[in-house]
Amino acid sequence: MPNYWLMKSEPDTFSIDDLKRLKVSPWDGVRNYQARNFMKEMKQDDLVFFYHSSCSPPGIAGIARIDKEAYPDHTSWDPNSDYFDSKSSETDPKWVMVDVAFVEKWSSILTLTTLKQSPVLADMLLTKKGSRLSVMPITKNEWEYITTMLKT
DNA sequence: GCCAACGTTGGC
DNA sequence: GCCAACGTTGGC
Repeated sequence: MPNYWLMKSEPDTFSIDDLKRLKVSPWDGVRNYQARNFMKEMKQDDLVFFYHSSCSPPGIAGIARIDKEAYPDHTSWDPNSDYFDSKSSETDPKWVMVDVAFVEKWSSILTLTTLKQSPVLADMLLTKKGSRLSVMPITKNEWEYITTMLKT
């Protein structure tokens, strides 16, 4: 019984096509405590909506699967990384990443505008004004509803 | 590019 | 521990 998640990525940095090509990739660079704590809860084979943010149009681009549970994010103690954090070290890692595997790319983006139009999804963090969380849990109901929207 | 909303930092 | 200032996210 998998749990469900949504993870945001800027497609200019890392898109669903990149994941499709790589098949499996680390999801690094998360530097928000709430998002990190959700990543620590992720289990092998949990399913993930891959969301494209800061692009046009923003929305869900496809599905990924957790391929490796949380482990230390080594970019956090790499001074040459964009994600470097002086408070993190190899002996005392502050941040984690997971590995995600490609599952499917949708034929079109399920846009944020469309998601916002559904009363069923009004309680999602994603559709709330001002919500900037980049990793968030999705309920089973929301997951099933959203996958149904695809087919209509 | 603008800017609202949010998270973090640091002075007190 | 409060909160102003700052930096970031991310839709538009």
